[in-house]
Amino acid sequence: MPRRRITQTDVAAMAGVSQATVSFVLNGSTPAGVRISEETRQRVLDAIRITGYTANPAAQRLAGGLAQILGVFTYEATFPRASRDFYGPFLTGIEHAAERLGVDILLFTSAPVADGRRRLTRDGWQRLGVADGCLLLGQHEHRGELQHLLDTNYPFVFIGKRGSDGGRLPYVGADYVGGTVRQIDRLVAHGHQRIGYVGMRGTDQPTLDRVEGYRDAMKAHGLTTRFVELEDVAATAAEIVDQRFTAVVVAPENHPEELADELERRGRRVPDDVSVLLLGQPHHPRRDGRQWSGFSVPREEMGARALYLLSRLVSDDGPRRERERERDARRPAAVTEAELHQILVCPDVEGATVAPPAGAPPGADAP
Amino acid sequence: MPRRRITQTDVAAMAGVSQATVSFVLNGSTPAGVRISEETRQRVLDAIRITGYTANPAAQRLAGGLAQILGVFTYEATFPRASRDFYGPFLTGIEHAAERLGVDILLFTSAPVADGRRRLTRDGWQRLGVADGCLLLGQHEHRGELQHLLDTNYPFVFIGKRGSDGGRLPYVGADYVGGTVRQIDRLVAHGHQRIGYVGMRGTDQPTLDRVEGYRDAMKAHGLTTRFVELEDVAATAAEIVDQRFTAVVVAPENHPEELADELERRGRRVPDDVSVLLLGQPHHPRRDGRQWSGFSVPREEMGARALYLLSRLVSDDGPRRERERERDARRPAAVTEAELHQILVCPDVEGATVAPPAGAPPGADAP
DNA sequence: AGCTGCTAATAATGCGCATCATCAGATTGA
DNA sequence: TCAATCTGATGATGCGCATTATTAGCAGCT
Repeated sequence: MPRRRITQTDVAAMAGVSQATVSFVLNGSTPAGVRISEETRQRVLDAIRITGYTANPAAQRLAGGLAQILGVFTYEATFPRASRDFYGPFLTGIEHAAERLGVDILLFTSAPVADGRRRLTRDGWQRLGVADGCLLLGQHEHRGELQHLLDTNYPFVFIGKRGSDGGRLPYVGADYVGGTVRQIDRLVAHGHQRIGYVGMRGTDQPTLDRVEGYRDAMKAHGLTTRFVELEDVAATAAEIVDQRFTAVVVAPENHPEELADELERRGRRVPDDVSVLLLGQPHHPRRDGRQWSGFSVPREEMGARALYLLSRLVSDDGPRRERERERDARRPAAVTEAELHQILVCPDVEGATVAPPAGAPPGADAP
Repeated sequence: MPRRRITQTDVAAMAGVSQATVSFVLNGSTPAGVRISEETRQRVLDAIRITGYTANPAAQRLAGGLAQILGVFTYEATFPRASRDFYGPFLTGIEHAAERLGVDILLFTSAPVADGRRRLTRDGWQRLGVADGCLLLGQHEHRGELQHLLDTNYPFVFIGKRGSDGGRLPYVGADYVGGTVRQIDRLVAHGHQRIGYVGMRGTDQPTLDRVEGYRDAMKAHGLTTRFVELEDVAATAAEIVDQRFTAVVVAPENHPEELADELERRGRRVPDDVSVLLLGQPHHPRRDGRQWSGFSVPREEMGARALYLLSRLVSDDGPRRERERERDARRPAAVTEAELHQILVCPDVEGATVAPPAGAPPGADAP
């Protein structure tokens, strides 16, 4: 039959001390000036060993304030059925950080995904409260919901840059601008002049940043920006040929593999005739195993950094700090502005899809 | 500024009722003969809506209620860094089920993965208590830990068949035996006689079940069982050629792709000269895109079914039911034995790696 | 003896919630 | 008219723990 759990009180009884003493021994630190003699300490530890006592986490949390649980809210299904999982690398990083922090991760799956996106409905958002704080992943966030989070001072961190709200939203993002700039630099160093940008217009942050990087870099090199924005991959390939581009930078969602196929079909080989640089992670690995040149997004690190940041925000807002602050109002905020908005470098990927333009002087090969 | 959590007491104050009343309204059922008028009920619900109240799961658990949180414990890292994610499909199914049940999923990431496997240490296993129940994934479970779970009557469900404990462990598994038998049947129907089994010996359940299926099916057809168990893929291929097998069944962890390569190198083509059937999910997609013949493991469904089962166990074992049972000892267990051990069918995959044996009469092609 | 200072421990409190025992008031029955 | 019943709600309690406030005991000093 269900054995009753061993509690601190049981341990205390066996050791001939009070429950409080057991708690002190277990926590080591004694906030007030409480002291425990080495002898008593050993008696308690022995009793713990004999009884096999283990703390009840629910009670610990109730008493302590923090649950040691951090939430993860994804605006789309976390584990999508069809496509390659987008969240996977982030979660890997998050899991790793969670281990190090000793916290558990709560996935908010109770809010249903409707229409491909998960809404932070009243019920859904209320459940956020079960975690000490929350990570937010995905593009399709909802303004009103965010406002609510800000208003209630609920600790959260976005994964992915959020430029829209005047710096009020904490995030850990990737440097798409810088990454894109470096790709252009690379091409120019190889001797390329006619460099096109292939990608659909969009208002999402990565797209805006890629375009910004492209514009800035081209301008800095005194080159003309040329955008190719076509629904059809075949048409895009045709346009590239028509415009006699020697290189293009492509957003990963623009089917680079198919694009390369179409180019080959038109007698242009990659990278011999046209260099193709990918501005971010490819959605699928290449058929022939050779990698795309371009830059990669440090998704695992983003996940980990975001969780660390969240953890800091939480403990700053936590009950202990709360009390400390009441006593000493001058205490500065522990989390600095710089920490609140982190942009991580996107490392270059050497890859196999970049080469000097056809007919370039041999010297241009070695930048 | 300080964001104190909204509690039932706050809600009660706003609605002009007692905390107990709020609790009753929230829980719907009223264990004792307590009644709440519709009007009061609405006032409370309004106050909840306005304040955005959320129950504190720790307190709920401590007080003996349900937190609507189900845990997922994986014996290996949930999101592995390098290899293809093994847990992915399971989690997809789990997430889907969680949505339908309206529960959140707690990943027990606080227990660190040491040596490739996560231990349900003293501390770790404590933390299970936050969730109402828990799903267990992975091969490397630890006996003592499981015993502890059983002793304390904590609700849990294994994903993957567990034959070892005399039917005391609830699980949702896959029918490797039946799947393997059907593969042999398939081959025999095609006219194959010399059918080898390629795979390393092991004590894990899938391996035991594959071997059992192979043995039973070969025996039923009056054929001789032949095992190939070699570390080296090349040696395995050589053995297959030597033994003049016309077909082999292979466990997915035995590098079937490399095996096929080695066979080709020795002048045996798949499937023209040797049919190869895979006993489970391939670890990697095939290079040429054509699928392995064999059977697949319904991992998503396993995840979903396991979560549903766990949900049932939880509500059966919940504090409410507990008390009901005390009053009426004759009440039958709500979860039947059959539900406790579910074996799901592994659907055949047609694939492109099976054919009649070379030199077989044409009629044998159409079973 | 009276006081201070120090060590070692305990009693008491509250975290937020579910639940049991109880109670006030309204309605009914005889 | 007064007890019996029913309705609608409240107060009190405890879950197991962390933490604060308090006490008991004792040595050293004046």
